[in-house]
Amino acid sequence: MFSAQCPSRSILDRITSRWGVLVLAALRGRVLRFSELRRTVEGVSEKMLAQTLQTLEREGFVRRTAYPVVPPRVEYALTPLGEEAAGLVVGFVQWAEQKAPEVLRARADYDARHR
Amino acid sequence: MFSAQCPSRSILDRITSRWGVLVLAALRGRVLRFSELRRTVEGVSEKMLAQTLQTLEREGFVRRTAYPVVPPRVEYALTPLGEEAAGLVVGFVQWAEQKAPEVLRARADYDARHR
DNA sequence: CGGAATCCCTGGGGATACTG
DNA sequence: CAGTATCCCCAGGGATTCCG
Repeated sequence: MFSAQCPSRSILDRITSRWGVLVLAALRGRVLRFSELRRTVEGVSEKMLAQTLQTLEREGFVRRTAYPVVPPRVEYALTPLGEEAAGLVVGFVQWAEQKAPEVLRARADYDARHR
Repeated sequence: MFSAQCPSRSILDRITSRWGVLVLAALRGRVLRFSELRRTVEGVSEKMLAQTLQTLEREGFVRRTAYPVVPPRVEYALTPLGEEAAGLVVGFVQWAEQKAPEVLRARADYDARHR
């Protein structure tokens, strides 16, 4: 079907990465500045936010717009492709949230049987 | 929406992990033994396969059946929940494969502009 | 404000060898 | 055959500092 190192695998990795998911979700349908993203995506370090945004921009999911003013003003938004990806990710998350009780039960079960 | 450390996040992590994706895809609609999985999922080490299967079983995605014979015979199959997860994952992969050209173009573009 | 650069450290994951 | 146990390594990610 597809192996561990092929284009689509790397695309998945970006999208489903720890911060990639959160950034995509945060940018759905709106435009945010760097510091706004930093506040919205709780727990992200500056380094990882910058890195994540760069990667997402490179993959064509995020559009970065820098205004030549001082102090600097940079805005981030999703491209159409990015909106699509974000939609998929959010769908996935909602599925996971819906199934969370079932998974937690399975875990408790497993732990009880394998103690 | 959801933060970096919450139940649904950990569920996502399992499913979208490097080998989690491949194992789920491999088990879709069929039953495989350990060594069959090892051959199907190219490049996986024994350790990672065992670890991945354990985790997926604990989350309730995989059902493990051991037959008390010698030599040992162990079969792995997806639970209904696992089939659902596998379906989502495969959908995701197909989307990624379909969009791969677009992403590759975006990358080339980005690299050209940022030298 | 929006990053880039640096240092540091942890744990995910590979290779190998051994066991029931 | 189906794993467990052990060792080892390095890339991913945090904290901090500096720059335009």
